[in-house]
Amino acid sequence: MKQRPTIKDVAQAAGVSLGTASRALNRAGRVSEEAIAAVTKAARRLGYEPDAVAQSMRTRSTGVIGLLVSDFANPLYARIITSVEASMQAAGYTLLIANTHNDRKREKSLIDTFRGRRVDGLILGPCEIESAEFLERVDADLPVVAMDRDFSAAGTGVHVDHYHGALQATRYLLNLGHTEIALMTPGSILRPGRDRIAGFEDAFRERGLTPNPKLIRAEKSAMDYAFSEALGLLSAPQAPTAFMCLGTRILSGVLQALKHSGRSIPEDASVVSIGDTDLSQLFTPAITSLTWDFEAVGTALAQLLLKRLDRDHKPEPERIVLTTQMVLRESCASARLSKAKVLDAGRQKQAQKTDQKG
Amino acid sequence: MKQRPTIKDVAQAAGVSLGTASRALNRAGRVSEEAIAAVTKAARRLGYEPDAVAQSMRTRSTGVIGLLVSDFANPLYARIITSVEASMQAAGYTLLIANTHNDRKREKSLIDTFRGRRVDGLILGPCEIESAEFLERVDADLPVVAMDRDFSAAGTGVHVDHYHGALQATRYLLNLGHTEIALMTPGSILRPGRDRIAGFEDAFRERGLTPNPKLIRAEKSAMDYAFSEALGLLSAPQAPTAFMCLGTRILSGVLQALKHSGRSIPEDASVVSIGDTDLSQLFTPAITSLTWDFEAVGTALAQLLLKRLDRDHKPEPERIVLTTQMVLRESCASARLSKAKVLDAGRQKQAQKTDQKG
DNA sequence: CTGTTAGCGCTTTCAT
DNA sequence: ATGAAAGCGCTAACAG
Repeated sequence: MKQRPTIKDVAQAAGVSLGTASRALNRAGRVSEEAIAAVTKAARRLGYEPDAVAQSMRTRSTGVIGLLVSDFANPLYARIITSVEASMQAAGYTLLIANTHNDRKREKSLIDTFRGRRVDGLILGPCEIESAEFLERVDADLPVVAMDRDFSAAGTGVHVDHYHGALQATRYLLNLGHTEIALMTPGSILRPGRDRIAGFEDAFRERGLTPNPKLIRAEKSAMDYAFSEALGLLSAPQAPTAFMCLGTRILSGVLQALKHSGRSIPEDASVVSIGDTDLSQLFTPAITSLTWDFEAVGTALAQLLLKRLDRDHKPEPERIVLTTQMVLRESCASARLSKAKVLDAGRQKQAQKTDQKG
Repeated sequence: MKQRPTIKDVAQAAGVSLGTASRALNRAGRVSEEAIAAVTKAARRLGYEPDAVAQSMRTRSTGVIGLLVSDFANPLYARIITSVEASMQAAGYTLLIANTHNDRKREKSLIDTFRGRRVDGLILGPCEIESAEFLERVDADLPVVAMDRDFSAAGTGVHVDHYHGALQATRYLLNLGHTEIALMTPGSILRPGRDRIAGFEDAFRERGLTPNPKLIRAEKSAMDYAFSEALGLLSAPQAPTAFMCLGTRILSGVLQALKHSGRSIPEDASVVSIGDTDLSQLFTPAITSLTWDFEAVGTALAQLLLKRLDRDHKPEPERIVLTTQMVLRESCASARLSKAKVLDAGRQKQAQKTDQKG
C-alpha cells in the first residue's frame, strides 16, 4: 500500500522548498507565479490531498462543527439538521452529529469528546436538566449556539416560540368549545415542553378556566406509551374531547388509541399535531397542525454559529426567535356537535391553501 | 481565555516526565502505580482532556467513521444510521455524517474531505452511477463498507435482498388477481431500484405475463412528482389496480393521488409500501408493507467495518444479506371484486400480530 | 520503571 | 520571493 504524498513530496517534485510549496498551495504571502504553477502541477500529478489533521494541529481549527440532539432520526429534528448541514457545507464546514438520548451525562461526555476533537463550534439541542450556567461554561471555551434551550444573558441561540404557539392552538380548541383538552408533549423539564405547558395553561386562564392537570401527559416520547396514556384518558369519566400531540410518535399513539376505542376524528375527538410531519399531512382526516419552519431553524442556527466562528469578532450574544403557524386541516370540530358536520369548514378552505406550502 | 492544559502541564504538576505522563494516562507499557495515581490526580485537577487532533497526528487514527448517504433525514435511512451510530459509539468511534443527495461528484468530493480528515473507515450508501471499481479504489486506501451497493469480488458490505422482496410482493398482488400493477421506486440506476424492478418483472414472467413497462415509474423521490405520476397513471385507459411504492414520500404522493381521484383503498386500488414507516403503519387503512430490519442493517454495517478496522487483520471481503418480510395489513384486496369485501381477511388477522413487532 | 528525544504533516515566523 | 527552522500536542522508540 503506497503512502499518501505529503507536501514534502510535492515540494520536492516541484523543485521548491517545503515552505514555498505550502504558500503556493494556500496562496498565502509572497509567492511567484512560477512557483504556484510548478507546485500546483506537481500536487495534481501526485494526487496530493492536504492532511486536514496536520493542518488542524497547526491552525487549531478543524473545520468541523459538532451537533448534539436527543435523536437525529426524529422527523422534527431531521429536517432541521439537514438544513444546518447544507448551510455549514456551503461555508466549508463538516458536521459531526451525535445523539444524546436526552441524557445529561451522555451530553456532557459527548461535548468533551467533541472538544477533544477540537471542533470549531457546537450546536446543542434541548437536553435533560438544562442549566444556562453549564452552557455558558462551555461557551467560554468554544462557540456554542443553543436551540430551544434556556440560556443566560450571555447565551446565543435560536428559539421557537412554543409558548405563543401553544397559546394560539389552545385558544383555537377552546373557541371550538373544548374544555377537556389533553396536552401530550414530552419533557416537561425541557424548554419546549415547559413553554407549551405554560401557553396551554394561560389560554385557559385567560377565560377564567383551569386546565385539568390530569390531562397534561406523556413525559415519555414513545408510541406505546402515548397509546396507553391516551387510552387511559379516553376511558376515564371526563374523557378529553381534544388532543394536542407532539411529533410523530406521540401523535401515532394517540391516533391508534382513538381508532382502537372506536372514536372518529373530528366527530368524537379533535386532534392538533404539534410539529407538522408526513403523518399529520397524509392522515385521513388530515391533521390540523401547530408548526414552524424547520429549515429556517437550521439556517438560523448555522448563521448564528458562523458569525461567532471568526475568532477576532467579539462574540456578542444574539438570539433569533421564530414564530409558529397554525395549519388548519380537517381534524378539529366543535365540541358541542358530536357526530355533526364540521363547523369550521370555511376556515378549512383557507387551510387547503396554506397546506400547499407546507 | 486560559489555554487548555496539555499533557506537559499534567506531567509537570505530577512531577514526572512527559513520557511517563503519557504512559500513565494510556496505561501503556511499564508504569508504576504511584505514577499512575499522581498523573491521574493531576490530570483531573487541571481538567486535562487529551487533544484528539494531536493524538491522531501521531497514531494515524482518528476514531472517526464517515457515513455517506443520499439523505440522512429519509426515514428509511434515519433508523439505520441511528443503529450504526449506537454500535460505533459503543466501540469508541464517532460518526461523521453527510448527505450526497445522490450526486456522484458530491460523493467523490465528500470522500476526499473525509479522507483528508483521516477518518478510520467509511460507510457508503447507494449513490448515482455506482461502480464497483470506484469502491475498490477507495477501499485500497481506507476500509469501506458498502450498503445496498454493487461491489466487486473484493468488496465488503450489507445487502437487503430487494430482488426477492419485490418478487414476493409482486406475487402477492398477482395472486390477488392484479395485473396492472404500478411499481414506483426511485433510482433505477441504483442497486435497490434495479433489484426491485428485476424481481417485479420476474414475478410476471413466472406466470408467462409481461409487466406493462409504462407502470414502472418514479425516477425521482419526491411527493409532488409521485402525486402527478400516479394521477397520470390513474387517468389512463388501463389504470393500475395496485401500487407498490417506496418509502414515505412516494407513498404519500400516491395516497394523495388516490384520495384526489376519489378512489378508496383497498376497494378501488391495492397499495403495498416498500419500507415500513410511521405513515404506512398509521394510515387508515393500514398499509401492507414489504420491509426489512433497519436496525439489523445498521449493526451489520458497523460490525463489518469494525472487523476491518484493525490494521493487521487481513481484510477478507465479506457480505451480509438481509431478507425482507411482508407485513400484511388492510390495504390489499382482490382485483376482481371492486367495492367488495376484503378477501384476505384471514391473512390480515395474522398480520395484526406481525404488526405488533414492527 | 522512567526520562529524553524524534518525529507525525503542516503553517508560519525569521532570515536571507 | 524563498529557504530554513521552530513547533502545534502527542506517542513510541530508545536509553538508562
